[in-house]
Amino acid sequence: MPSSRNKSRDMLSSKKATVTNPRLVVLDLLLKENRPLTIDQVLKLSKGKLAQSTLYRVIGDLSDFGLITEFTTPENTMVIELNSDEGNHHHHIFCKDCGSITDIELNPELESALESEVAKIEKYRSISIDSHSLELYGTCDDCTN
Amino acid sequence: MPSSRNKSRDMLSSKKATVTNPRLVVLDLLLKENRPLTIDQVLKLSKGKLAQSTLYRVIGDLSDFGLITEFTTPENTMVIELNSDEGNHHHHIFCKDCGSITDIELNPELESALESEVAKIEKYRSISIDSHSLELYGTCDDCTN
DNA sequence: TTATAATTAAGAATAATTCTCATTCCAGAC
DNA sequence: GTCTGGAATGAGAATTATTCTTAATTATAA
Repeated sequence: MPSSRNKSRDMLSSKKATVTNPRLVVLDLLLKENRPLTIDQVLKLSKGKLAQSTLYRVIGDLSDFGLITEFTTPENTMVIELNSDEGNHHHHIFCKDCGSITDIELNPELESALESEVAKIEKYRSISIDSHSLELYGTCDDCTN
Repeated sequence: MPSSRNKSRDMLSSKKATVTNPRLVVLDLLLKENRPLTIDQVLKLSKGKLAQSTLYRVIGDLSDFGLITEFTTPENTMVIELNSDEGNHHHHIFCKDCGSITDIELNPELESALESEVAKIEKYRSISIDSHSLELYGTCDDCTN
Protein backbone atom coordinates (compact mmCIF):
# COMPACT_ATOMS: atom_id res chain seq x y z
CA MET A 1 0.00 0.00 0.00
CA PRO A 2 2.15 2.82 -1.29
CA SER A 3 1.77 6.29 0.13
CA SER A 4 0.69 7.70 -3.21
CA ARG A 5 -2.43 5.61 -2.81
CA ASN A 6 -3.22 7.45 0.41
CA LYS A 7 -2.44 10.78 -1.16
CA SER A 8 -4.82 9.96 -3.99
CA ARG A 9 -7.53 8.95 -1.53
CA ASP A 10 -7.10 12.19 0.32
CA MET A 11 -7.28 14.21 -2.86
CA LEU A 12 -10.60 12.64 -3.75
CA SER A 13 -12.01 12.89 -0.24
CA SER A 14 -11.03 16.52 0.03
CA LYS A 15 -13.26 17.13 -2.96
CA LYS A 16 -16.07 15.01 -1.48
CA ALA A 17 -15.73 12.72 -4.46
CA THR A 18 -16.40 9.01 -4.43
CA VAL A 19 -13.20 7.04 -4.08
CA THR A 20 -13.05 4.45 -6.83
CA ASN A 21 -10.32 2.31 -8.23
CA PRO A 22 -10.03 3.89 -11.68
CA ARG A 23 -9.76 7.33 -10.12
CA LEU A 24 -7.05 6.13 -7.78
CA VAL A 25 -5.15 4.48 -10.60
CA VAL A 26 -5.04 7.70 -12.61
CA LEU A 27 -4.09 9.90 -9.68
CA ASP A 28 -1.43 7.44 -8.49
CA LEU A 29 0.11 7.38 -11.91
CA LEU A 30 0.25 11.14 -12.16
CA LEU A 31 1.74 11.36 -8.68
CA LYS A 32 4.31 8.72 -9.45
CA GLU A 33 5.35 9.97 -12.88
CA ASN A 34 5.17 13.60 -11.91
CA ARG A 35 4.82 14.85 -15.46
CA PRO A 36 2.05 15.42 -17.98
CA LEU A 37 0.80 12.18 -19.51
CA THR A 38 -1.01 11.43 -22.73
CA ILE A 39 -3.98 9.06 -22.89
CA ASP A 40 -1.76 6.45 -24.46
CA GLN A 41 0.83 6.75 -21.75
CA VAL A 42 -1.81 6.44 -19.05
CA LEU A 43 -3.27 3.37 -20.71
CA LYS A 44 0.10 1.72 -21.17
CA LEU A 45 1.41 2.59 -17.73
CA SER A 46 -1.76 1.34 -16.08
CA LYS A 47 -1.44 -1.96 -17.94
CA GLY A 48 -4.99 -2.81 -18.79
CA LYS A 49 -6.39 -1.95 -15.40
CA LEU A 50 -8.58 0.70 -16.99
CA ALA A 51 -11.16 0.52 -19.72
CA GLN A 52 -10.47 3.23 -22.24
CA SER A 53 -13.97 4.61 -21.93
CA THR A 54 -13.55 4.71 -18.17
CA LEU A 55 -10.30 6.60 -18.52
CA TYR A 56 -11.93 9.33 -20.55
CA ARG A 57 -14.80 9.62 -18.12
CA VAL A 58 -12.50 9.60 -15.10
CA ILE A 59 -10.46 12.35 -16.69
CA GLY A 60 -13.60 14.41 -17.10
CA ASP A 61 -14.51 13.79 -13.48
CA LEU A 62 -11.10 14.59 -12.09
CA SER A 63 -11.05 17.80 -14.12
CA ASP A 64 -14.43 18.74 -12.72
CA PHE A 65 -13.13 18.15 -9.22
CA GLY A 66 -10.28 20.48 -10.03
CA LEU A 67 -7.66 17.81 -9.40
CA ILE A 68 -6.20 17.66 -12.89
CA THR A 69 -6.01 19.77 -16.03
CA GLU A 70 -6.53 18.63 -19.60
CA PHE A 71 -4.85 20.07 -22.63
CA THR A 72 -3.83 18.77 -26.03
CA THR A 73 -0.67 18.12 -27.98
CA PRO A 74 -0.01 19.71 -31.37
CA GLU A 75 -1.08 16.34 -32.78
CA ASN A 76 -4.41 16.77 -31.06
CA THR A 77 -4.39 14.16 -28.43
CA MET A 78 -5.35 14.66 -24.88
CA VAL A 79 -2.81 15.22 -22.14
CA ILE A 80 -3.51 15.34 -18.42
CA GLU A 81 -1.55 16.86 -15.62
CA LEU A 82 -1.94 17.05 -11.89
CA ASN A 83 -2.99 20.41 -10.52
CA SER A 84 -0.41 21.40 -7.98
CA ASP A 85 -1.70 22.56 -4.63
CA GLU A 86 -0.10 25.94 -5.15
CA GLY A 87 -1.96 26.30 -8.40
CA ASN A 88 1.20 27.61 -9.99
CA HIS A 89 0.80 28.81 -13.48
CA HIS A 90 3.09 27.31 -16.08
CA HIS A 91 3.43 26.54 -19.76
CA HIS A 92 4.51 23.67 -21.97
CA ILE A 93 7.19 22.72 -24.44
CA PHE A 94 6.29 20.07 -27.00
CA CYS A 95 9.02 18.11 -28.74
CA LYS A 96 7.98 17.51 -32.32
CA ASP A 97 10.21 14.45 -32.60
CA CYS A 98 9.51 12.35 -29.55
CA GLY A 99 6.35 14.05 -28.39
CA SER A 100 7.63 14.70 -24.90
CA ILE A 101 5.96 17.45 -22.95
CA THR A 102 7.86 19.55 -20.48
CA ASP A 103 6.64 22.12 -18.02
CA ILE A 104 8.20 25.54 -17.97
CA GLU A 105 7.68 28.55 -15.83
CA LEU A 106 8.31 31.98 -17.20
CA ASN A 107 10.35 34.35 -15.16
CA PRO A 108 7.98 36.20 -12.87
CA GLU A 109 8.46 39.61 -14.46
CA LEU A 110 7.58 38.30 -17.87
CA GLU A 111 4.62 36.37 -16.54
CA SER A 112 3.26 39.46 -14.86
CA ALA A 113 3.98 41.59 -17.91
CA LEU A 114 1.99 39.04 -19.86
CA GLU A 115 -0.83 39.23 -17.38
CA SER A 116 -1.03 42.98 -17.46
CA GLU A 117 -0.99 42.90 -21.26
CA VAL A 118 -3.84 40.43 -21.13
CA ALA A 119 -5.69 42.77 -18.77
CA LYS A 120 -5.13 45.59 -21.22
CA ILE A 121 -6.49 43.51 -24.07
CA GLU A 122 -9.52 42.63 -21.97
CA LYS A 123 -10.28 46.24 -21.29
CA TYR A 124 -9.49 47.50 -24.76
CA ARG A 125 -11.60 44.90 -26.52
CA SER A 126 -14.20 44.66 -23.76
CA ILE A 127 -13.94 40.91 -23.60
CA SER A 128 -13.25 38.73 -20.61
CA ILE A 129 -10.32 36.38 -20.60
CA ASP A 130 -10.33 33.37 -18.32
CA SER A 131 -6.93 31.94 -19.01
CA HIS A 132 -3.97 32.05 -21.29
CA SER A 133 -1.40 29.54 -22.35
CA LEU A 134 1.94 29.86 -23.99
CA GLU A 135 3.12 26.88 -25.92
CA LEU A 136 6.58 26.29 -27.30
CA TYR A 137 7.24 23.87 -30.13
CA GLY A 138 10.64 22.49 -30.87
CA THR A 139 13.06 19.67 -30.39
CA CYS A 140 14.15 18.46 -27.00
CA ASP A 141 17.68 17.81 -25.91
CA ASP A 142 17.43 14.05 -26.34
CA CYS A 143 16.16 14.35 -29.89
CA THR A 144 18.71 16.93 -30.97
CA ASN A 145 21.54 14.43 -30.72
CA MET B 1 -14.94 37.86 -61.72
CA PRO B 2 -14.17 39.54 -58.44
CA SER B 3 -10.72 40.90 -57.75
CA SER B 4 -10.13 38.43 -54.92
CA ARG B 5 -10.18 35.75 -57.59
CA ASN B 6 -7.25 37.45 -59.29
CA LYS B 7 -5.45 37.91 -56.00
CA SER B 8 -5.89 34.20 -55.30
CA ARG B 9 -4.56 33.32 -58.73
CA ASP B 10 -1.54 35.49 -58.19
CA MET B 11 -0.87 33.95 -54.82
CA LEU B 12 -0.82 30.48 -56.33
CA SER B 13 1.23 31.51 -59.35
CA SER B 14 3.77 33.25 -57.18
CA LYS B 15 4.37 29.91 -55.53
CA LYS B 16 4.52 28.11 -58.89
CA ALA B 17 1.52 26.09 -57.80
CA THR B 18 -1.15 24.73 -60.09
CA VAL B 19 -4.19 26.96 -60.14
CA THR B 20 -7.25 24.85 -59.47
CA ASN B 21 -10.77 25.67 -58.52
CA PRO B 22 -10.79 24.24 -55.00
CA ARG B 23 -7.63 26.15 -54.16
CA LEU B 24 -9.14 29.36 -55.48
CA VAL B 25 -12.34 28.80 -53.54
CA VAL B 26 -10.44 28.45 -50.26
CA LEU B 27 -8.18 31.44 -50.85
CA ASP B 28 -11.07 33.62 -52.01
CA LEU B 29 -13.00 32.80 -48.91
CA LEU B 30 -10.11 33.64 -46.63
CA LEU B 31 -9.51 36.87 -48.50
CA LYS B 32 -13.16 37.81 -48.36
CA GLU B 33 -13.79 36.92 -44.73
CA ASN B 34 -10.44 38.21 -43.57
CA ARG B 35 -10.43 36.13 -40.39
CA PRO B 36 -9.45 32.64 -39.31
CA LEU B 37 -11.97 30.02 -40.43
CA THR B 38 -12.75 26.55 -39.15
CA ILE B 39 -13.24 23.60 -41.49
CA ASP B 40 -16.95 23.79 -40.87
CA GLN B 41 -17.10 27.45 -41.70
CA VAL B 42 -15.16 26.91 -44.91
CA LEU B 43 -17.47 24.08 -45.92
CA LYS B 44 -20.60 26.05 -45.15
CA LEU B 45 -19.42 29.27 -46.71
CA SER B 46 -18.31 27.49 -49.84
CA LYS B 47 -21.75 25.88 -50.14
CA GLY B 48 -20.97 22.41 -51.37
CA LYS B 49 -18.48 23.53 -53.98
CA LEU B 50 -15.79 21.49 -52.24
CA ALA B 51 -15.57 17.84 -51.31
CA GLN B 52 -14.55 17.54 -47.69
CA SER B 53 -11.59 15.35 -48.54
CA THR B 54 -10.52 17.89 -51.11
CA LEU B 55 -10.69 20.65 -48.57
CA TYR B 56 -8.35 18.84 -46.22
CA ARG B 57 -5.90 18.11 -49.00
CA VAL B 58 -6.07 21.64 -50.35
CA ILE B 59 -5.38 22.95 -46.85
CA GLY B 60 -2.32 20.74 -46.68
CA ASP B 61 -1.17 22.01 -50.07
CA LEU B 62 -1.74 25.67 -49.28
CA SER B 63 0.16 25.25 -46.02
CA ASP B 64 3.03 23.67 -47.88
CA PHE B 65 3.09 26.58 -50.29
CA GLY B 66 3.29 28.86 -47.28
CA LEU B 67 0.06 30.65 -48.16
CA ILE B 68 -1.93 29.71 -45.09
CA THR B 69 -1.36 28.50 -41.55
CA GLU B 70 -3.22 25.74 -39.73
CA PHE B 71 -3.92 25.61 -36.03
CA THR B 72 -6.61 24.15 -33.81
CA THR B 73 -9.32 25.35 -31.50
CA PRO B 74 -9.53 24.28 -27.86
CA GLU B 75 -12.19 21.85 -29.07
CA ASN B 76 -9.63 20.33 -31.39
CA THR B 77 -10.82 21.26 -34.76
CA MET B 78 -8.74 22.68 -37.49
CA VAL B 79 -8.63 26.39 -38.25
CA ILE B 80 -6.96 28.02 -41.20
CA GLU B 81 -5.77 31.52 -41.67
CA LEU B 82 -4.18 33.46 -44.49
CA ASN B 83 -0.50 34.22 -44.09
CA SER B 84 -0.10 37.92 -44.40
CA ASP B 85 2.58 39.14 -46.75
CA GLU B 86 4.40 40.79 -43.89
CA GLY B 87 4.50 37.49 -42.06
CA ASN B 88 3.55 39.31 -38.89
CA HIS B 89 3.50 37.24 -35.78
CA HIS B 90 0.30 37.23 -33.82
CA HIS B 91 -1.79 35.23 -31.39
CA HIS B 92 -5.40 34.19 -30.94
CA ILE B 93 -8.33 34.67 -28.64
CA PHE B 94 -10.90 31.87 -28.54
CA CYS B 95 -14.41 32.58 -27.32
CA LYS B 96 -15.64 29.61 -25.38
CA ASP B 97 -19.27 30.48 -26.04
CA CYS B 98 -19.54 31.17 -29.74
CA GLY B 99 -16.20 29.72 -30.83
CA SER B 100 -15.10 32.87 -32.59
CA ILE B 101 -11.41 33.32 -33.13
CA THR B 102 -9.79 36.71 -33.09
CA ASP B 103 -6.27 37.74 -33.95
CA ILE B 104 -4.29 39.79 -31.50
CA GLU B 105 -0.86 41.28 -31.62
CA LEU B 106 1.09 41.80 -28.46
CA ASN B 107 2.73 45.12 -27.95
CA PRO B 108 6.18 44.94 -29.50
CA GLU B 109 8.09 45.22 -26.24
CA LEU B 110 6.25 42.30 -24.74
CA GLU B 111 6.60 40.24 -27.87
CA SER B 112 10.33 40.81 -27.91
CA ALA B 113 10.58 40.14 -24.17
CA LEU B 114 8.80 36.89 -24.87
CA GLU B 115 11.21 36.07 -27.62
CA SER B 116 14.26 36.72 -25.52
CA GLU B 117 12.81 34.62 -22.73
CA VAL B 118 12.26 31.84 -25.24
CA ALA B 119 15.87 32.23 -26.36
CA LYS B 120 16.96 31.98 -22.74
CA ILE B 121 14.93 28.81 -22.25
CA GLU B 122 16.50 27.37 -25.41
CA LYS B 123 19.97 28.01 -24.16
CA TYR B 124 19.34 26.99 -20.59
CA ARG B 125 17.67 23.71 -21.50
CA SER B 126 19.76 23.11 -24.60
CA ILE B 127 16.71 22.53 -26.72
CA SER B 128 15.73 24.22 -29.91
CA ILE B 129 12.44 26.02 -30.20
CA ASP B 130 10.89 26.57 -33.60
CA SER B 131 7.85 28.57 -32.68
CA HIS B 132 5.67 29.71 -29.87
CA SER B 133 2.05 30.58 -29.54
CA LEU B 134 0.11 32.40 -26.93
CA GLU B 135 -3.55 31.58 -26.72
CA LEU B 136 -6.20 33.41 -24.76
CA TYR B 137 -9.45 31.78 -23.75
CA GLY B 138 -12.47 33.72 -22.72
CA THR B 139 -15.74 35.25 -23.75
CA CYS B 140 -16.05 37.73 -26.55
CA ASP B 141 -17.93 40.98 -26.41
CA ASP B 142 -20.95 39.65 -28.27
CA CYS B 143 -21.33 36.70 -25.92
CA THR B 144 -20.91 38.74 -22.74
CA ASN B 145 -24.22 40.51 -23.31
C1' DT C 1 -4.80 20.21 -79.28
C1' DT C 2 -3.02 16.83 -76.96
C1' DA C 3 -0.12 14.25 -73.70
C1' DT C 4 1.27 14.08 -69.15
C1' DA C 5 1.27 15.00 -64.65
C1' DA C 6 -1.24 16.97 -61.04
C1' DT C 7 -5.55 17.31 -58.79
C1' DT C 8 -10.18 16.10 -57.55
C1' DA C 9 -14.39 13.63 -55.65
C1' DA C 10 -16.52 10.02 -53.30
C1' DG C 11 -16.41 7.17 -50.08
C1' DA C 12 -13.73 3.82 -47.30
C1' DA C 13 -10.53 3.69 -43.51
C1' DT C 14 -8.50 5.31 -39.29
C1' DA C 15 -7.98 7.65 -34.91
C1' DA C 16 -9.65 10.01 -31.00
C1' DT C 17 -13.31 10.67 -28.17
C1' DT C 18 -18.07 10.17 -26.45
C1' DC C 19 -22.16 7.58 -25.58
C1' DT C 20 -25.20 3.61 -24.03
C1' DC C 21 -26.64 0.54 -20.89
C1' DA C 22 -26.36 -3.57 -18.28
C1' DT C 23 -23.48 -4.79 -14.41
C1' DT C 24 -20.73 -3.65 -10.40
C1' DC C 25 -19.20 -0.91 -6.64
C1' DC C 26 -19.30 2.62 -2.92
C1' DA C 27 -21.11 4.92 1.16
C1' DG C 28 -24.29 5.68 4.47
C1' DA C 29 -28.40 3.67 7.11
C1' DC C 30 -29.68 0.08 9.71
C1' DG D 1 -21.60 -6.62 9.11
C1' DT D 2 -25.62 -6.26 5.62
C1' DC D 3 -28.58 -3.78 2.71
C1' DT D 4 -29.79 -0.46 -0.59
C1' DG D 5 -29.97 3.46 -3.73
C1' DG D 6 -27.28 6.07 -6.35
C1' DA D 7 -22.83 6.59 -8.51
C1' DA D 8 -19.35 4.58 -11.35
C1' DT D 9 -17.56 1.08 -14.44
C1' DG D 10 -16.63 -1.83 -18.68
C1' DA D 11 -17.46 -3.31 -23.21
C1' DG D 12 -18.42 -2.10 -27.26
C1' DA D 13 -21.22 0.78 -30.40
C1' DA D 14 -21.56 5.46 -32.15
C1' DT D 15 -19.75 9.80 -33.39
C1' DT D 16 -16.50 13.18 -35.05
C1' DA D 17 -12.48 14.75 -37.26
C1' DT D 18 -9.16 13.62 -40.36
C1' DT D 19 -6.55 10.84 -43.75
C1' DC D 20 -6.27 7.52 -47.41
C1' DT D 21 -7.42 5.14 -51.91
C1' DT D 22 -8.51 5.07 -56.53
C1' DA D 23 -10.68 6.01 -60.71
C1' DA D 24 -12.00 10.06 -63.18
C1' DT D 25 -11.12 14.89 -64.27
C1' DT D 26 -8.47 19.02 -65.01
C1' DA D 27 -4.42 22.10 -65.68
C1' DT D 28 -0.24 23.11 -67.99
C1' DA D 29 2.89 23.57 -71.48
C1' DA D 30 4.76 21.61 -75.72
